[in-house]
Amino acid sequence: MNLRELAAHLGLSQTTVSRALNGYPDVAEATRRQVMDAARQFNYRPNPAARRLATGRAGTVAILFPVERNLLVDPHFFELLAGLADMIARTEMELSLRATPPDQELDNYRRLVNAGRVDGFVLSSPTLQDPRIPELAALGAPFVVHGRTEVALPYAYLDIDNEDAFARATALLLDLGHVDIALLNGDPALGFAVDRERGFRAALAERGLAPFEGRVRNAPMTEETGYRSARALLERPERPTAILASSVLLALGVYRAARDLGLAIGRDVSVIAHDDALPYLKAETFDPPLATTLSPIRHAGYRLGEMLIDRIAGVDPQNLQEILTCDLVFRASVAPLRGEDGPRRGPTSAASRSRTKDDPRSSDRRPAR
Amino acid sequence: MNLRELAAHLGLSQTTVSRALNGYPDVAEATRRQVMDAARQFNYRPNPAARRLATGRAGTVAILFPVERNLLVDPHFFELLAGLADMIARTEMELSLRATPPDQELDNYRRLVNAGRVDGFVLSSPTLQDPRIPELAALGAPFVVHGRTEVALPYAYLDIDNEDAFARATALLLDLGHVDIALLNGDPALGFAVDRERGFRAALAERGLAPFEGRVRNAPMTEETGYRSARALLERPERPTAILASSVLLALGVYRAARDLGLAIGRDVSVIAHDDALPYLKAETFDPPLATTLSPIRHAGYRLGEMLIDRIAGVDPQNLQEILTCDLVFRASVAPLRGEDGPRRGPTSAASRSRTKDDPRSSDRRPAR
DNA sequence: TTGCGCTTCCAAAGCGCTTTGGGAAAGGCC
DNA sequence: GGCCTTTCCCAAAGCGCTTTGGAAGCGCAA
Repeated sequence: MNLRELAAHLGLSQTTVSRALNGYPDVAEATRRQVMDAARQFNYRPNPAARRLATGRAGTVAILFPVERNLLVDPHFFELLAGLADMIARTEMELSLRATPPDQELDNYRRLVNAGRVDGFVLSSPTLQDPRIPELAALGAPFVVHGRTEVALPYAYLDIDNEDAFARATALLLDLGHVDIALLNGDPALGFAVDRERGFRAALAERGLAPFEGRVRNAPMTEETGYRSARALLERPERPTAILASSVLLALGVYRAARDLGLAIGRDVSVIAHDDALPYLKAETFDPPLATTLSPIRHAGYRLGEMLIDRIAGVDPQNLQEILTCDLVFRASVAPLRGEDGPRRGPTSAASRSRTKDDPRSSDRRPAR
Repeated sequence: MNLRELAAHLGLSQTTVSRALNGYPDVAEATRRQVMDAARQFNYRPNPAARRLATGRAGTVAILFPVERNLLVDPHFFELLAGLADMIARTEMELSLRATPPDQELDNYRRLVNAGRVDGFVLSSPTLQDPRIPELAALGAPFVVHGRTEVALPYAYLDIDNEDAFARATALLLDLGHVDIALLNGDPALGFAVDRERGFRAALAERGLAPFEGRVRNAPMTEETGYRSARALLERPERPTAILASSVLLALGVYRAARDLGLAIGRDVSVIAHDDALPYLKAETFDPPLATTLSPIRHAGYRLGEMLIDRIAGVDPQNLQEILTCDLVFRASVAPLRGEDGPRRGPTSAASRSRTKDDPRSSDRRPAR
């Protein structure tokens, strides 16, 4: 069933049917209802190719990613994509996934925009001075960024409050008596790492403290680097008593290092990690359960989709800037600093651990400030 | 620059230019060359929407995935996608990523085909009696399957030789003196798990052996289940001396369990895992390095893209059925069964470990049969 | 010379939609 | 009643491509 047939069946012109369907004003309400009903009845769906050709709009949003292996070290990307795809599927739009050789990335953006093949983009993993932002802004193409940068242009973004999350996590550890806290962070070229370190330092500074020597480490966020960094930190006698990790995968490495060294997570070293809620690596199933700053990345993908649709519809980027607050989920990987008089369990760990099983997000939250 | 302008510039009709560009026969070679040159010079690219409208072909291949969280437990999916996107990007086609509510999955396939919005599909994670296969076959839509099923229809697929890989891995362990070998496998509703178990049992049977009681375990392939299964197996005195794991993530759990129990991987328990070459979880960086049956899943995605393009072009599905052989990469997580006379390192482990760092794929391969 | 078959090209008709530029009918105002 | 809006609808012109159905030109055989 196409528009012509539908119009013929209704005894109306294609124009009127088209306008009725697309919400134009100059159609009588009664007519519009008729048209809508008929469209539903015949399960009419406008041919997207025809629509594209006629409107010049592509009906497509795209996400480009470099084929280079290194940049795909990120298991978070797919979760973001899943949320985005979920949202886009609820619209008439399509989500196009495009691989690009890294050296042709900007070219590809340009080409896609100029050829009118894509209406908008999601930019993920932006660097602090991400060249894609000025490029797309100059092209006049709508886009939304997952994360913030230092680019001085108005652009739409969705980010989590990394600084606040890590400040709160740090403050919690300080409240529990920890002083020597380490930070295992990601590549500082990516904005979130900078923000997290800032939050970490700020919380320390608020109590007149600063990180001890060598306590801030930057590296790719893999299990392996988590292990190595933690091992390097923990095997010396003047070891930190708490570790903040930028990802659950890093924390996995920390757990392994601690076990190797005969240290008990919680009792001997407290750990808090940032949790993007990857479905195949759950902090609550760690042993002991891992305390986290939580912000499901899938939800971010979904929200980015909504924002991009708005952006394409013409909403000012200034009005499309959101910062999500992370939950701080307390679990047994965190305990008060042990006194000198021997092992002593933190008062909260046992209770929180059992509660965690049921609903980590509601019952286990605990404001740290 | 569009076709009309290009034709005008050349002093030819649109028809001729179009035919020249699309390789139709009734164009003089000299003319064709002229057209090609001009097209290159002006960087002419046909408008995909117009082409779609005119031809009825969508110029799009799609991959649908259920939004349900459970089915995205699979970090392999994105790697597959990356390879697929890489291949598709080299064509004029697009890759459309579509989320679908699980209960509307078949409907969505039907709708996309009938509306002519998609030219072909990649089916990933098929079940043994996957209903998508008869559905798409009935619709006459081209598709390729990642993996094999028990569906009795001719369809295009790419699979790895799971049975052979696990048979060879098992045989290697047997050659090294192991007898009590455990298999940590995935959900048996997915075909690869069945094949792997078959290979495992076949290799044992070849020596007149069978798995010991409780040695075959099926569960989702996460670190956590790897840990639990391994722990359950290893903490009893009559423990297996070797473990085959269906994924590197499972093996990570096995390593953790072994450490917890004071067992040394390699010396006390040998481990071989199947490795899909996820870039953020490298078997060669395990400690000790993890022996694997290797088959990069990204490459599978790439190849599936090529096959799908062929399938769309009309190649018979019977001629598009491929089974990739896995490499068996020997590393220090495997050692000969220790005799009763105390600890003794396997003769090969130290050497292979250092070699592994350089080129695990070439120098470390070792036929097991 | 005529007719036939090839090769090479072209005019024009869509593909299914949106959008421009009216136009007829109805209603409001003097 | 005449005129001007407003409301509601429509015919037709594209959007940029492919494809159908010739047609022109040429060589060659009859």
